[in-house]
Amino acid sequence: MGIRVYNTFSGKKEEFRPVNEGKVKLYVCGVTVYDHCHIGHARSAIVFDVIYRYFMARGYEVVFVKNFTDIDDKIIRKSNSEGIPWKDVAEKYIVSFHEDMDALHVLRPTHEPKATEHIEDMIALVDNLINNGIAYKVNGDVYFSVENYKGYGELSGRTLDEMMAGARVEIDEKKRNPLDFVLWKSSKEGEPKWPAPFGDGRPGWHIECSAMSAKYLGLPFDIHGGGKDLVFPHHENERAQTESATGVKFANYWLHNGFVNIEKEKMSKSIGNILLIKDFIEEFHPEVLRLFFLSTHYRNPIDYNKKSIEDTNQALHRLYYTLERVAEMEKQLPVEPKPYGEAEELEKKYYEAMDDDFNTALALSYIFELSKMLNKMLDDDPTINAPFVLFTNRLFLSLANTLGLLHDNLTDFTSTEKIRHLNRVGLTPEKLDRMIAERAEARKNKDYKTGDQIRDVLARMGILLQDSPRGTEWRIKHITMKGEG
RNA sequence: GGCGGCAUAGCCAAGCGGUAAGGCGACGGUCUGCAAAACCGUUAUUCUCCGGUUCAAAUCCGGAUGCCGCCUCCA
Repeated sequence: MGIRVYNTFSGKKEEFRPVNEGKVKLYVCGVTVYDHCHIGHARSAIVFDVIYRYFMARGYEVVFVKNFTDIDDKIIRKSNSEGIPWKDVAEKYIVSFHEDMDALHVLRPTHEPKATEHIEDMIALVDNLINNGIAYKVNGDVYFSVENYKGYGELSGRTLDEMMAGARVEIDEKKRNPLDFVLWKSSKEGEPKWPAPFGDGRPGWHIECSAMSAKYLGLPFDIHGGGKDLVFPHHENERAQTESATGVKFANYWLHNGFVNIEKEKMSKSIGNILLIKDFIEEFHPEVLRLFFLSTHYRNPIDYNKKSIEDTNQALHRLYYTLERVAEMEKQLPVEPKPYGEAEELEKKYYEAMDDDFNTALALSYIFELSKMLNKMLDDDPTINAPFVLFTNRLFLSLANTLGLLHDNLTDFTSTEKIRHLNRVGLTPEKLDRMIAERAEARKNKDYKTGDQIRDVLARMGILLQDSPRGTEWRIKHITMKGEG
């Protein structure tokens, strides 16, 4: 049984059959670099990162292309409002994008082409469309004529008539059909422009993906992905352009991820509830966000809220504790791993879940079961179980890694968490250590009252003291969110 | 107006014809000066409602209700 994917085009799950045996050609629409990325971008990035990792784990050779839209109206607007060259705006946010992706352990794609470095390819495409009578020129702009492509609307599941009936399309005198879209626009004074046989100007939004996907992957390629909102018009238009210009099928499978809502509301500038990745990772471990997204199927909408994030944070800790317990056992009982059938059963189920349209929520349940299995063996009799524990742990880790989880060890994981927390409550590590020492002193004198008072004070700051054989340690109790409304 | 999606325990969430995964929480236990943490165990005779098909339905069909998305820049 192979991998099955839900294809937006057919509206069904289909057996995945690559164009070239053993290879996957994957194109995902990247970001327009005019601002820092928010957690909606993060979901898309993480979803396709997992798909990328999973195909590799299943032995495919993957060519993964994710573009940067580094020239468009929003970038120009930002350039004007901030008084910096548009090129610098783009560069700045590309750097920011990479910082965020690295923090989230999103693997770098094979290629990250920029629109502005492929203007020639776009011009060739547009030229081709004009020569074929599919595109037309009006006052220096070039439009794609949707009536000249009979498959228009197939991807988003609607017909031209239906779309016209919607009548929400803005009327533009220059267009022959209101649904026609711009391939190339003439630049206004002071705007960036490139020379072209059909007039100087700059590319429309959709054409870059048509040009770059064909260039790096060839046609047809296997999978085209992106956020659900891109189905129409972006992907519909890419498909129309490419297939009209080349006469070749564009992409075989279309995958789209669902949206992130915040407290049941759509994230939008007007509501002012956009949460940046940078703000999130200041408060929480980046893997919390990843685990949160993967706990729901990628096509479903997901609601971001404080409780869900805290639940997820707790669940992630659970996984890390297991890792820690095994590490301690291994120090004491260094043995060779021995295959353990029950763990292998779970591994099998994990792959079945992932094969079925990347059902990460189900796959995660097996990772949690592996964690529970490890804990039981450790509680039971580590001396006897050690070889099986090590085997199971290896599986546990590798399956989690395929989802991009458990990259840290527990010590690193908790220490970064703690630094975040102390900053949040305005306490220095020195001051905290002093308070802990005071309490230890009181306890030594059996002055439990004073000791408990100190514990209470700290508890109110979300710091939980834990007395262990190694002395008193602490962990985070409540996590409060910044800017929470 | 057109097209599409979703409704499963206190919360989050899989399952999509064969008799309800997993996580959080809660409760019980082990541990502890008391705790906490950690671990183990328990926690939906039932899947929004009403009909129907079937030996069998959360899963299929028809209808109702309630949410949501897209049709305009958007991950």
